[in-house]
Amino acid sequence: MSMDPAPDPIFARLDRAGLVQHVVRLITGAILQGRLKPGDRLTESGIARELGLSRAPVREAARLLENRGLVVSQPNRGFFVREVTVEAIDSLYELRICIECAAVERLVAGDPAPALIGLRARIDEMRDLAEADDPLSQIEADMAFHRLICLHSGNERFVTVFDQIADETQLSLMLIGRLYDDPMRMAETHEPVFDAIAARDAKAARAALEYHIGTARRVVTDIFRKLKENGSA
Amino acid sequence: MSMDPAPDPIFARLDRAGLVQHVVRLITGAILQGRLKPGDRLTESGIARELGLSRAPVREAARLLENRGLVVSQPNRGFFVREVTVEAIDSLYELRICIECAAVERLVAGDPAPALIGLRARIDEMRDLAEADDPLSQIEADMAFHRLICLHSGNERFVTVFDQIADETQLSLMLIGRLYDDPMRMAETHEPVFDAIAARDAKAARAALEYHIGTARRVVTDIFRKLKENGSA
DNA sequence: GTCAAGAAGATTGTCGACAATCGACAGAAC
DNA sequence: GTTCTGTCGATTGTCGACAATCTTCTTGAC
Repeated sequence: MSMDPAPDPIFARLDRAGLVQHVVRLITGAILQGRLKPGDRLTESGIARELGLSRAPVREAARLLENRGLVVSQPNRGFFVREVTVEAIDSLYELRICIECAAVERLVAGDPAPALIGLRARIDEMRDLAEADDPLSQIEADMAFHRLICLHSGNERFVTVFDQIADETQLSLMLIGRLYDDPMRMAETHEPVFDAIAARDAKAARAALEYHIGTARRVVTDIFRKLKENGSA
Repeated sequence: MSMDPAPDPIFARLDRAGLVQHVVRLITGAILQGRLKPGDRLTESGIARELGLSRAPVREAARLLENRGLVVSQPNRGFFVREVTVEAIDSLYELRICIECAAVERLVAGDPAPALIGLRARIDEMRDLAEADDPLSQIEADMAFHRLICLHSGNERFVTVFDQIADETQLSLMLIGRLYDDPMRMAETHEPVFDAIAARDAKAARAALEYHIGTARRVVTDIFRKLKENGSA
């Protein structure tokens, strides 16, 4: 019954089994950076040639991205970067409210202490990144904050769903550039959520989070609508 | 500008691109029928040999099943039928309540009329299948009912999530055999939900659905706990 | 008897090649 | 001029094979 008593890993297990994951990261990066635009076609042969490897891992990576919602596949036609519509974004945020509010309620119902440290760190990170004027990393800190809520909710399933929509959420944020004129606002809007959790007030936490995401929902969809009208796509 | 004015489709679009899907159905069936038990290993070479085809489509099918939660994959080890724990089932039902209640609220907020026909049909189907003593098909009618709610909610994302957890839900139901001693009860428990939707009462609909799923949640987890104690696995 | 090291078998990860399918273009029929 | 048909190039779907890895069995020392 003595399971591997930590066999002294001197060397970091070099990231084998990482080929597919590596491709995933490359494509994800290209999409989030805007180097691949919505509607663009992804030919697995082409990507495989560019990366100097076979189609198999590329294909598998594309399938993973499909489940994460970043690309869509058409039978016998291949993969395309997902078109982002206002309706899709709105649906996405509605789902987020649904999931995260339930998560935060459960989180507070349990023991929120372990989560607080990480949540605090993320908010501080947002502030630092606002000063450093690094909106991309700031968005990642934002995502990390919300993921932590799901992670500590005690319901693994919430994390699963969150991860499945995280990339798409991030894509929507990347597309519109900045949410707030004042970069500091992002950190500030998270404070009420944190406070309610720290106070162990489940109802208040739900309300604060619902307001927080709901505001983002309105802002994002509004900006996106304007972008579309100005015909940038 | 004259876009296809409905070119009179005489022939039904035949389901090509079916090899992978076919494999998916085969494996799904084997799992839901209990011919593959939780923890069982799925060797892609083995399945490929049995079906007389290459490993590629089998592998792809397994990946699809992984996202649907029926199997889990370990790097360099392959696929295994997912172990079903009481906690996982409980988490699953909590997520369902979260999603479906939001869906039914939106459904009622919009125009519930188109949905009512289908929902009514599903309940009647449950009754018929109760008389015919066909619990398996009854479970499918149950799933169809709940899927319809998500489908007509107006938020495509709700359907996506539902489909991703549908198989696992079905698996939990199959594992425990029957939910109610009286097969007719399944149809009856859906009636309040239907009535509230028909009455266009959003709050009542949410409450009815929450109660309905919540009851199922308690019953399923209870039965499952007892199954585990009696050590049938 | 217990445990470690090594060999053998089986399975996954990756590859290159062929067949099936799709989209576009050119040409024929009307 | 329009519509249909046939062909072509490109891409995906599937295949069989090889290398890397894991599991199991055997072997041997203590």
